[in-house]
Amino acid sequence: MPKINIRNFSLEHSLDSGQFFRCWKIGEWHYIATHGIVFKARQEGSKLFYEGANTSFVRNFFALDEDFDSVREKLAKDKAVAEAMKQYNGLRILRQHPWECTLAFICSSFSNIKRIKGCLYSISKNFGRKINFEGKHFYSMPLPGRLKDSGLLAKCGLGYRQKYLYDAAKTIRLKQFEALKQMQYAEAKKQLMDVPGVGEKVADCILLFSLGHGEAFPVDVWIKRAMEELYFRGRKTPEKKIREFAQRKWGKHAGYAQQYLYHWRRMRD
DNA sequence: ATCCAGGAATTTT
DNA sequence: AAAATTCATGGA
Repeated sequence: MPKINIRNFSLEHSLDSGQFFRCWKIGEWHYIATHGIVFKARQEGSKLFYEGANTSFVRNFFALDEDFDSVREKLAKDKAVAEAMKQYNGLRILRQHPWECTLAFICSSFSNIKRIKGCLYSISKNFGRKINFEGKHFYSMPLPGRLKDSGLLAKCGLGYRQKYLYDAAKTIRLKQFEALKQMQYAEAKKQLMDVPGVGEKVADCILLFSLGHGEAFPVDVWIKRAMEELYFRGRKTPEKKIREFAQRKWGKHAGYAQQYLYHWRRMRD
């Protein structure tokens, strides 16, 4: 059984913090569908067992090569984030596939995690490729070119997001994403927001979760709540102010602060 | 039943 | 430029 020695990593916290919607726990194992493949993983203390993908893929997807000490050093100066990091130690920002991530967060708009998972599974089942893994069946997410049957898309329970996704799939070119990784954050975000169904928040999710832009700070209802309580005396504050405050405070690790605070705030409701 | 959900696009002020 | 309104639908 292939194994990786790890530190500062939690499989559960990373998979169950609202950044990724395509994993299922079956028995001891987490089955994960991403980047067009399926693999499984299980953690025992400082050991991560896996099967179905090679070592470099697993290390990359879980960001095991990241300089996590520097993340912690930067974020632990803040009381609230330090507490969240302590409580959810090892939560990492995963490296998703840019198009899969875009699709997922277009579907996430004004929805909830349970429903998002359902929508994505439905899309994968209707449009994706069937993948058999250990006798279980999974489905890959369809590439943009395959999402052209609007009748079938209507059966996926997307509501008004259906049109966004349909139009996004029509306009997106996969090669664009590579350029977006190299670009400055602001320019990449601006270009992403030209995609139908991608506004500020979804753009920040894509930048953070799949394009390596650590300064992205997605502001949703939960992080807005948490930030207002912690840093704005409980006062209603515009998303833009919250985002810029966070990026001044945490710089290139703002995205990590966001993910810890998001998960921490959501868990205490 | 009523309310909310990891918002975006459009219209109005 | 900022604030208000509209947009479908599943789940609690």
